Amino acid sequence: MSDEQLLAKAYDPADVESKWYSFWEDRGSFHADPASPKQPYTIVIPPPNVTGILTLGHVLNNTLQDILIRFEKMRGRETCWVPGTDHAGIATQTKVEAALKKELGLTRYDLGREKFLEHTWAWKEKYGGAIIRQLRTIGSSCDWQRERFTMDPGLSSAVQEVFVRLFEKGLVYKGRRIINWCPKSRTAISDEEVEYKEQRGHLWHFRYPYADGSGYVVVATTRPETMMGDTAVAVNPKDERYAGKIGQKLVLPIVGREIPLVADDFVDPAFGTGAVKVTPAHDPNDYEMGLRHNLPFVNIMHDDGSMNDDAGAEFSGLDRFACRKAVVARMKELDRLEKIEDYTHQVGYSQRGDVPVEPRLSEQWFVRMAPLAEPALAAVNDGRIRFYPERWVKTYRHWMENIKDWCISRQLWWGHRIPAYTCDRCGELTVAREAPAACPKCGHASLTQDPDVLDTWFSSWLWPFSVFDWPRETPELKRFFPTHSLVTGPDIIFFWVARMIMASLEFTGQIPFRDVFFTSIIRDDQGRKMSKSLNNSPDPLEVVKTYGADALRFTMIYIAPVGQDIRYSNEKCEIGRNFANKIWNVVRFRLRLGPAAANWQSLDGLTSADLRPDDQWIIARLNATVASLTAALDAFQFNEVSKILYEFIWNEFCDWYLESCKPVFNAEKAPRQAVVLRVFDYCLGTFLRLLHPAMPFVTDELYHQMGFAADQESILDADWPAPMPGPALAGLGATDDCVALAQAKFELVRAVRTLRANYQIPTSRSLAEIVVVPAAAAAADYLRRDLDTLKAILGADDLRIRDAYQASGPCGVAVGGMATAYVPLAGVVDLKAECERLAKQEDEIVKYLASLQAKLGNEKFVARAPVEVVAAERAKQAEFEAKLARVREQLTAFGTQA
RNA sequence: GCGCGCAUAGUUCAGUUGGUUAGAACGCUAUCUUCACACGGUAGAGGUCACAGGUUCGAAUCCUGUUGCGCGCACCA
Repeated sequence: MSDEQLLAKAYDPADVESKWYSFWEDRGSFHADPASPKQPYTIVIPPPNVTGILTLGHVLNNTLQDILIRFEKMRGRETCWVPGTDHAGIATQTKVEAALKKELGLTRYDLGREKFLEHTWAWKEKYGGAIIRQLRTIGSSCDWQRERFTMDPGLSSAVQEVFVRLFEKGLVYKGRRIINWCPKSRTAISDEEVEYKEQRGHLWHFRYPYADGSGYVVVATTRPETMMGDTAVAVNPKDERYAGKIGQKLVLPIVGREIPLVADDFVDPAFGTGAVKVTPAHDPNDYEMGLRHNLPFVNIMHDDGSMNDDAGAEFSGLDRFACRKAVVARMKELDRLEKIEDYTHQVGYSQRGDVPVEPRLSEQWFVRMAPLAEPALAAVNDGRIRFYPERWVKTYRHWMENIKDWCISRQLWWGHRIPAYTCDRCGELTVAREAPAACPKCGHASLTQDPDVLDTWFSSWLWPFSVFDWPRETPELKRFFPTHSLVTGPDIIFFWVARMIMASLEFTGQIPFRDVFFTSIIRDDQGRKMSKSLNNSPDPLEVVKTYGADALRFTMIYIAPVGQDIRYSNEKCEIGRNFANKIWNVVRFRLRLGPAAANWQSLDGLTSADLRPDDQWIIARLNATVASLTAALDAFQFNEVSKILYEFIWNEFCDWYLESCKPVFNAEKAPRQAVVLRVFDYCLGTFLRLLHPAMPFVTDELYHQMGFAADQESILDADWPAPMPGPALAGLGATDDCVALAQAKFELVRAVRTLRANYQIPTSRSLAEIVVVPAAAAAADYLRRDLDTLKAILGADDLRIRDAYQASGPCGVAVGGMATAYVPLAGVVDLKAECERLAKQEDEIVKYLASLQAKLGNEKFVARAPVEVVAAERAKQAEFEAKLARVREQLTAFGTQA
């Protein structure tokens, strides 16, 4: 073998990875054909925010999807992975406004709606979708020809269609309500977009005097700044402290307005002072009370959270938090401040704006959710849709059963504009797919479209079918919808997963997907959430540069516990890097011996007689690996997938099989060489295919290096390995028995190695002679079948199998379950140390036998445990009794020598 | 308050329907640069499976309770 044909000593992923991705993409490996006769398998990507960049969360999420897609593709399905992004209304608009301010010093109002949208589209084309390009670096096999954006014409018309249909069904309505308002983004948001944070604040106790001068009522509030909007004070009707006072007038301090004392069951007499100031325009509960008691609704704030003129000249223009301070100061001055208590409570924050939400009374559009929730709940309850891990079903159920209407209008410009039109003359509201030419009621030709846009999730919830151009009956829609697997984070179970199920059932009558896999949340190695402020979120592209994409992918699934948070650190990627290097070196080793065996694809034609015990063992293990890996993939057990792959190639193939092959390969033209090479290549070819979904780059590279695929082919086109049928395995002698015998042999080898280690005899130094005395005839037969390999693995110049052995001189003894190995070591062996070691081993066996005896001596165990279990315990007892006898025999022998 | 989850080796975690002498990776100790790999090999130390009960012939595994930690939902100003 000439030097230039050798692989580099260590695997360097950089070149390999860039080469293969463009190879796959150029040859259209990822493109799905709706006309294909193959059974389809579809995944739609959870569309990332168009302004976003790749995070480790995306890496995990998309690695899992890619594993599924590649696995199913190799398994023979027509796979379709639809990528794309969503328009992220608030985030994008905010970003573009910031850029506009910075570059041109302009606001969106300076540009006007139309110009601003043009500007935003231009920005999107230029900077948007970076994340989609980045996905390629981790190997995502998306069908890029099908990339979609939620504001594409097709998807936009789906949004219009849905809005109109829901309106016509009475499931979309416009209403004046208290909604969650983000003063920073100046838009309504949905309940789901509010995050509650615990906050240390105060409970201010204010004295509100009776109008008749007969004293005062003390109210407690966390929000003094809203008091200018108070239109009542409420107490519990059963509260005796206020008996007879209901209906009396109080004078609102500072403002001077007279407000009534009302009785309402909502008020908890035990909390605070038992009296609540009622601000119907600024609190959801107060709003309800306001309705019940016919109170006025006084809005005292602008949409940016600053105070308006109705708050009074003193406060007008102040920000709400500045106003809070000012109100407290003023109340103190007026001697209306009774006391201030420390108070820790939950404050709702706008997820996007990260500022406290302001409950705001305004007119918005809502979706009536209860009718949609019912079938969506049923689809999960009856198992048509399955969640992994299953426990998320409970969360889903709870939300569905307590569902509230969804506020879908947003006071933004970037998004799908609401297709509702108001007649400029008669005020009639028309909802239509096309802008009406004239008012259907009065015939007036001038109508004004609702200025608001729809929540981004109102387009995302249609994603599984809108990407296929629903409501048009496209071939893609017919072929690839319903989709199969959804891989997403549990944090958007309500935002997205639940709503997709509702939308899909409502509009297509079908479930959107069969299986939902919820990924782990990624934290840093101290368990903290990744965040910009902590600067603890590594850039995946840097990680790929350092370790390789395969390494990152493999590490992710290796460290991802099922259904729990991942603790990630860059150093952990060494797991994947080392793993890739290990496999690289297997191929490097193999290629030194020449090209792949011509008939590597199968073991057809071979029989038990052609194979060494170790060949049979690795075939059996490979076969078990094929079966368990396939099962793990089917069950979405990705962590298990990584462990199975790792265990097989490292601990079985490299540690034992490859070592076992060395003596055969090193021998001059050993007759077995061809067969062993074929088995070796068969295992390697099979393994590379099994590994491909997890580590696509290095596997395709090595598959080609081995010559398993032609230049223009990809491992991705290869068939997924199928387990061999039982009779075929039996014919090759790859049986459970052969596995058990091999394991016993390995135990014996380890025992000899322990001896070497004890006497510090390096592997490089061969032992002159080893004598093995098998414990039984079967063991003797087994060992005699391949003495050469055993000799080489033990590092012995001479290896003899004997029925009995009496060492003539100082001798190390390794007692295994299968046999005892004698290693004559004149001048090295320390008799005392040997005795101590054997005595320790004796102790261990005695202890173990005692535990077995305790079990087997228990009549109830023997009577009630399954027969196989009892039989297994008996077999162990027999085995260890025999082993104990041999250890004791040896101790005796040493005793007489001493 | 309601719901969910977690607690196993120094660390991070496996442990599938109860039955293996409780495993792996990293770290640690010793040793080896032998011609696949030091991103490696070999050997070794290290755990009363949070605690208390219970079910069972048998519990890390199932049940109940306790403690600690995390998450979600809902909140009384």
